[in-house]
Amino acid sequence: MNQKTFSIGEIAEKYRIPISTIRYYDKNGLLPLIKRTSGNVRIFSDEDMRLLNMIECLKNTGMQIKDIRTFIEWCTEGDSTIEQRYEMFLERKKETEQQIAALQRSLELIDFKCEYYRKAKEAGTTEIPELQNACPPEIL
Amino acid sequence: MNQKTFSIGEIAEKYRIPISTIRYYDKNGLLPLIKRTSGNVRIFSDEDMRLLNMIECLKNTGMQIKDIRTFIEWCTEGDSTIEQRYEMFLERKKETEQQIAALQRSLELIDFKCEYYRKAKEAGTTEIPELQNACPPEIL
DNA sequence: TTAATACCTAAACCTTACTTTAGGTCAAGG
DNA sequence: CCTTGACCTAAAGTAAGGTTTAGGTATTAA
Repeated sequence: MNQKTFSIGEIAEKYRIPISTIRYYDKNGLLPLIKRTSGNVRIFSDEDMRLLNMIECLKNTGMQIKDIRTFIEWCTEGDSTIEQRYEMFLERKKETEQQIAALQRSLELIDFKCEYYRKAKEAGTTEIPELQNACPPEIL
Repeated sequence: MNQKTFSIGEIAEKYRIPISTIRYYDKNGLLPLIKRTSGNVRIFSDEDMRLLNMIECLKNTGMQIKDIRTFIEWCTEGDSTIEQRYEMFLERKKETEQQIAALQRSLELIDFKCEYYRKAKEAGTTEIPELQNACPPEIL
């Protein structure tokens, strides 16, 4: 059961990442499993795609490229780095939860502003008592 | 009832932002209300602090400095820009909700990895059936 | 056989958001 | 008076994360 493989162009389309970005990741050690044809062309396997998915996940939580590379190096080193990887994910979990909490706080203020400007739009001005008095954390 | 005012150093401490960053924001038009002493020293009022708070909020949701400046320009232009400001906050709301959703998706994978590595740590290896078979979206 | 595509590399370039540096002002305390 | 600390500016520098460019290779369709 030999798996299906993909070209960099197919991967770029599938993941909606520029080709140049994928090359950049590869160059920076984020895709150590990639094979090449005799003509030096990259061949992506399912495993590379899973890895790309994990990279996207970690990037999304604000992890830097160099730290993602460190993690991937640990993976290729095998069982001796399980502890570090565990700690890394615990830390990532904590950070991600904090980010979600911070975004939810920001969203509250934004929701308030949406209401504020909806009323202002209705009135044609922000100079009405309803808005002046509703004076929450912010003005403007 | 003249309000209390603050020096840049006090603001930096209160908001835990470097002084250089506050100056950078000011230079880039994010703090158009700031007054100065005769000796050219910045004086921060409550209103400047509220504005800083709003800047932090927008920045937190991924808005760029130049777009925050545009918003602040709209604010100083008065009622003629209510519509734009309303649209901006609706857009910000949408984006922020998407970011939260994306982070929650990432968090699911991270939670899975925490469990995965907790078990691996316990077993001393990732080479156990329990982990091989739990084969969720990702490996590594 | 040639021309279009899709791929390759190295290196230069770019943007964003700051930070650092160099040189100067100003008010208060000793 | 003079020094210390907090402030000021303009301009150069930095880090991260790509993107673009220039020049070249390999496969395929006409």
